[in-house]
Amino acid sequence: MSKEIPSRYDPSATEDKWYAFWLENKFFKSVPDGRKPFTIVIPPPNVTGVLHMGHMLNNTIQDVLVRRARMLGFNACWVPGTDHASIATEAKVVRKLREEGIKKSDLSREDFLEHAWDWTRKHGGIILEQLKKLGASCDWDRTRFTMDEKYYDSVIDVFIDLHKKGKIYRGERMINWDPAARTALSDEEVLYKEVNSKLYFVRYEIAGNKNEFVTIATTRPETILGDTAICIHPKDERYKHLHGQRAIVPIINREIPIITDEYVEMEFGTGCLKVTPAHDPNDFVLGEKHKLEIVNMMNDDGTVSAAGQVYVGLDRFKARKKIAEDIEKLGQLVRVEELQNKVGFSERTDVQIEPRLSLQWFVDMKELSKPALENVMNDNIRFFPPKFKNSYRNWMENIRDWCISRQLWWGHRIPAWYAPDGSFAVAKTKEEAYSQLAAHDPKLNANNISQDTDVLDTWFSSWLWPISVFDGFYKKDEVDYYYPTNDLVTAPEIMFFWVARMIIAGYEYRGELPFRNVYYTGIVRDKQGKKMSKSLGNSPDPLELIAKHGADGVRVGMLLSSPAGNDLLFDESLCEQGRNFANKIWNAFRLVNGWNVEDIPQPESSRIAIEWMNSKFDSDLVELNDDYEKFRINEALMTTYKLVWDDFCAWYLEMIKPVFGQPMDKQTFESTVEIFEKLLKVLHPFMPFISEEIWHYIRERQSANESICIAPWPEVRNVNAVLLSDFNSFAEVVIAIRNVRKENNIANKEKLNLVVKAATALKKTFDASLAHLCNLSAIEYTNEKPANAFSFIVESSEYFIPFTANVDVEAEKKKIAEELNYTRGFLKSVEVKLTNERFVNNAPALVLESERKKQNDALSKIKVLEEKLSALN
RNA sequence: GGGAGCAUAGCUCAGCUGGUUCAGAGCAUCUGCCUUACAAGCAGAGGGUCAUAGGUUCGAACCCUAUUGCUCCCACCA
Repeated sequence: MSKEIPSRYDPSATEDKWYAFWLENKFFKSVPDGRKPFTIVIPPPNVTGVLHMGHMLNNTIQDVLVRRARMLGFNACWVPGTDHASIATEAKVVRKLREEGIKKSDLSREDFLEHAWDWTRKHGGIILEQLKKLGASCDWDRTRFTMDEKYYDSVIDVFIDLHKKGKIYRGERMINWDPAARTALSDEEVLYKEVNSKLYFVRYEIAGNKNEFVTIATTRPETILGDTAICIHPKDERYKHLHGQRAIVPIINREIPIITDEYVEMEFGTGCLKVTPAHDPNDFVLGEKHKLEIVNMMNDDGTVSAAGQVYVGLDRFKARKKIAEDIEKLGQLVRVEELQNKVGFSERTDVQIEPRLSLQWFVDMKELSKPALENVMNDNIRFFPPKFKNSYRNWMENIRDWCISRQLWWGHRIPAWYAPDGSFAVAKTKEEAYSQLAAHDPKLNANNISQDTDVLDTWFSSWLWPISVFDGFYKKDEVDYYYPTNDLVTAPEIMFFWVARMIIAGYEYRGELPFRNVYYTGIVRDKQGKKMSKSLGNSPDPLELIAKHGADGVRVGMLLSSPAGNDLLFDESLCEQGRNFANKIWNAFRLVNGWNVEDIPQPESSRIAIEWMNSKFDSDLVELNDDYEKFRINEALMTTYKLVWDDFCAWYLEMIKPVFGQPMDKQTFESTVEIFEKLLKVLHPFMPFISEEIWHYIRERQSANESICIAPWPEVRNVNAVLLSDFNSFAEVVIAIRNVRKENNIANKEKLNLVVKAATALKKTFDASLAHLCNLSAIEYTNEKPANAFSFIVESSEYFIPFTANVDVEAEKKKIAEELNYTRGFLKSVEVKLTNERFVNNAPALVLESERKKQNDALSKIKVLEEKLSALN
């Protein structure tokens, strides 16, 4: 029978089969019913993205949680979906069109969107198909997309609602401008990099005094064209004479005031700061404070604007070079220094960010964010690991308004309409907007109003995800059942982008938290500690990994060393370990499957082994449930791993295994199958495929509904602590006998006698197992010490194995002498404690008692060893 | 600059309320085994001044202080 089953588990033969089986029987489908719900909403990946290692880790964890919840009897619902990812997707579409020779600027908005939808339909959802290979148990009927019609509506309605509440406003702000994508970026989309720059020292002439100059230092001389003041520290003695004077901007000869402000650092550069309110956030603040003129000298593509007066149309970097040369020609360039500074780059296009004054839409976050801060700090929403609460608080306490407009086409178009005079109305339809606008201007022609061309920040749609996936803004039945969701599994990088904002939206629109627990995964890094990414080429292809090691193997590999919030140093050998584990389980199954079961009496050793294994299972199950409770997923896996490999395979199966060729008794077999089933259940969340495969082999399953997916999670029955501790002593004896065999080259086949001189009445619970496992011909209890025997001590009892053949007595003596020496040293350290009056007076009785026991054990052990030594003479 | 965290075996990490365990696991390493489920395996072994220096305590990997090194987040100087 066993010959037909290969000794190596082949995942490729089973995985697709079982995934199809699960889908066919709708085990992942969830509809509201009388059970308690358990809900997870997937962090929606980019619609046109492909699976990377971060997704693998993240979704494996979610699947583990969902599968266990399903087995615990919850109505488990894992909602999948994708995100339209406006900047990333639009960039991809623009690139693709460019390759076809089409420029975005040549297309109408409608035509461009048509291309984008084509692209989305073609590439969208690939990633979801890939997740199926991993075994993800999502309710695929619920797959949502952030630009689905209903979802789209909810985003627009929320915008309108927040506007009505006065939480959304339009304002001129210094924003991060991406001149390549020609769009504003949120602060979070800007990456700062250390670069080598030049610090230019430029002399400005003092107005009315051709021979007097003031020297400033700047890294961006092109912005000189936008200078509207020079600022010095009011207490700076060097420049006291300049207070109230005016200076002349080189090249363009604009006369500007010299102002004083404590913002200026006297130590940096020359202590004189040129002020360009339109092109620097701090200068903008200074400008507002001192009522300075604002000169915007740059176009949205990064070229010099007409307001710059010279170099108009020239790119900013070329203009920088040119103006430096021209200033030098004027003799006003004092010197140039090398400077290392940090410059912002666009996360998407990797071009230098231009701080730019622009009219944008903002969400006023101050009030909205209050419940979101409070309910994380008081653990209504729990973070795992909790250390992230700190940075969350830090961010929330210093929250800034959220710039939500993006100068893109792919996304949710801002529902604002403008009249020719600049007045605007926020409304769901053009008609509504018109009626609002016409109320102020009855002569307004409906054809003359136009919608805002911008779309909303992608996160302005994803922050509604836990509500909108259930159409929670329009109907109650589902959202009331599934919301709040249970666990959110995501990366700490998007704590502010996404997690914080979902919490905000949750309290604003449901008056309630969106999820109870947030599990932050780490970043998947390579062995060198570098972040895995496609661009670095250090990321393995997840699907290839699955093909190579099986989905179960990869899942185990991902989880083996990734405690919450810790980065995972990924190494393919981890997947190998996972695959090896699958193989181990497979072979345990082969053994059980291969037995000849007959109606014969059950050996006592098997009866005890079963009792012990059940007890061990239950005690580990307690631990396992606790690990899950605390989101210590990798520890839960390790507990399971050791339970299966060490306790079940290495000990239990060896204890009940019949001698080769002998039949297995029915009773033991039946119990073993039951134990195996329990093990498969706790394995299932980690290794869904192999557990289902063996589940169907090991017992005949009548109906499709007998899938392990929906089998009830085992319950803790009783933990027999005495039996567990007796087993540990037994195991110690087994190991000691194995050592005797090994050290003396005694073959396993050679039967041995064991003579026991018990210190106290010794329990014989495991004697039959001992004889079975160690190939003993007899176990003898005695008060006499046999001479010429190997011996060892376990818990004050002496064990002897009489010499069978020629043995090296001298070597044996040496070993005993060493042990004696060690034990004497140990006794001394214990006695030092016990003779310390302060220890004896202060330590709790329990501790004192244990030290005394150690002392007694050591004393008797020394006595025994001394006797042994003399017996060998 | 502001905030947070980390430092325990070669690697990745446990170690909960200071004391039952003279510091644990998995992997890796080494030794011996193709022993009838499994060499993707079995049986063993070695390996740690718990970053450093002080302090508190009868007792410290754990609490306190300082030092060193690393990581992350936020802000960002012309």
